[in-house]
Amino acid sequence: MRKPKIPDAAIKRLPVYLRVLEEFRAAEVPIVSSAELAERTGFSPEQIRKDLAYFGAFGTRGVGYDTALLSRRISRILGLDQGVKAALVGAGNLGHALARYSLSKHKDVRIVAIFDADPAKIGTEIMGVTIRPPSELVEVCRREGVRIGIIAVPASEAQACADLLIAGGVEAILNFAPAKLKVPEGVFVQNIDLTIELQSLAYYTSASQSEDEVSRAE
Amino acid sequence: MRKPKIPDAAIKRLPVYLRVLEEFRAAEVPIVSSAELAERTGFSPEQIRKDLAYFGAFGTRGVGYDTALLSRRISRILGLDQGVKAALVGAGNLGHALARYSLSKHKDVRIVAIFDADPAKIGTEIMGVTIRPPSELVEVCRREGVRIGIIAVPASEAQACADLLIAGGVEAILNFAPAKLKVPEGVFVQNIDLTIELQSLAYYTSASQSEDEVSRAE
DNA sequence: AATTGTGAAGCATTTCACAGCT
DNA sequence: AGCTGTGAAATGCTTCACAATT
Repeated sequence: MRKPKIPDAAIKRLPVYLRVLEEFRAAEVPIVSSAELAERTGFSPEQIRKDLAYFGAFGTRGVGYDTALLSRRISRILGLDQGVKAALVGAGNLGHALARYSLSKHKDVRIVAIFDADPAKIGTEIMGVTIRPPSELVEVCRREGVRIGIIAVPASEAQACADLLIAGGVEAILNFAPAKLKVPEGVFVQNIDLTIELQSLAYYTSASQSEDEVSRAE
Repeated sequence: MRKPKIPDAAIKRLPVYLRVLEEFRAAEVPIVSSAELAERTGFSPEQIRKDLAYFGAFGTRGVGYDTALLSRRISRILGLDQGVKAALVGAGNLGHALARYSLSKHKDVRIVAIFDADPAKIGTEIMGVTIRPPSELVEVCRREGVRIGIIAVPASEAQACADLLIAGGVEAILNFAPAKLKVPEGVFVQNIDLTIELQSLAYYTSASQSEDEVSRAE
């Protein structure tokens, strides 16, 4: 047995709780109920309680959750309390934007290395991080203890990048390339595919209710 | 009754099928089986058959699916066959990258308008599309028949942008801002939150297995 | 009195297994 | 003979309802 059966969907909600808790903490609210968290996050109070209960009993019955304490606990659960290092591969349009965004906003998940094959880019910096050639990827990731890889290269090169990242010790990959990565057991891949998002969104538009099947009335 | 009960997850797989079908078509493969599609997409053959069956019987028993026909059918289902117009709000780092990416890759979902509040940006172009002020948003979206809105502004402005897009007739929104949008019934919102993705990814890393609970062995 | 934590019920989605076509 | 289309079973996630606790 490997994992204690916690749904991925629950893990994805934890950062939302973290964000809202920080807002409460900034407003100097010491205690919140699951109902208040639900109000702000859009999830149901039961779901929030269940998500938190997967990891232990963090609240006080009849009272609620201590904002500062819960915030720290969630940080710990996600492994953010010590800081996590990430490497970005691909400094094109999207990669560049991601680097600027991430480096300016995130302190807990930090991009410590950027790689790109374009000789014109190698040696230049993005917000203080120097762009290096892929040949250095494995060694730099190993040396720096990089845990997360971000792939922002064309689909044709995505698999090769993933292989390098994994050789460098990366255990989780955020993949923006429109490609299905093959990775060994134990490596987690999260895909974000803009084409899929945009094309599937079209379905929820009246444009998809084709003219010739106007059967189902309102 | 509104929707014929098709899972959102199934809708999200359709663009993947579309992409792989185009690859087969480019390789002049006229017929594919669900097993072959499974091989390339990573989804199971049964799931693929079930997904397609939600919309009708597109295959031939004993044979497989006609690549060209199925590709056209999926395009039609998603509403991509006529082309879908999208508007981007926010031309900062991320918005700019999204615009360049989307305008260069997508023909079926086309960004026809870009809006930003920054006076320095208004009037400039991204790949041939002029950046306009938010004051023109509602009218331009109405006039152009924009169906999809893409929000790439700071969280504090996201709700206001959503309201404008909806006033402009947009029915589906791709939201990159870290904010929970409140939208009327019938408007579909898809969130992509980089912070959530990165922070949740950290969980799948050995960094999250905290030192003090090294109980569960391999 | 109020709110958490949780087994059980309820839904939704995926997988199975096979009948039905070609 | 082979592969699709589909009810039924299995699985996984969410909601419910309430006991436990402060």
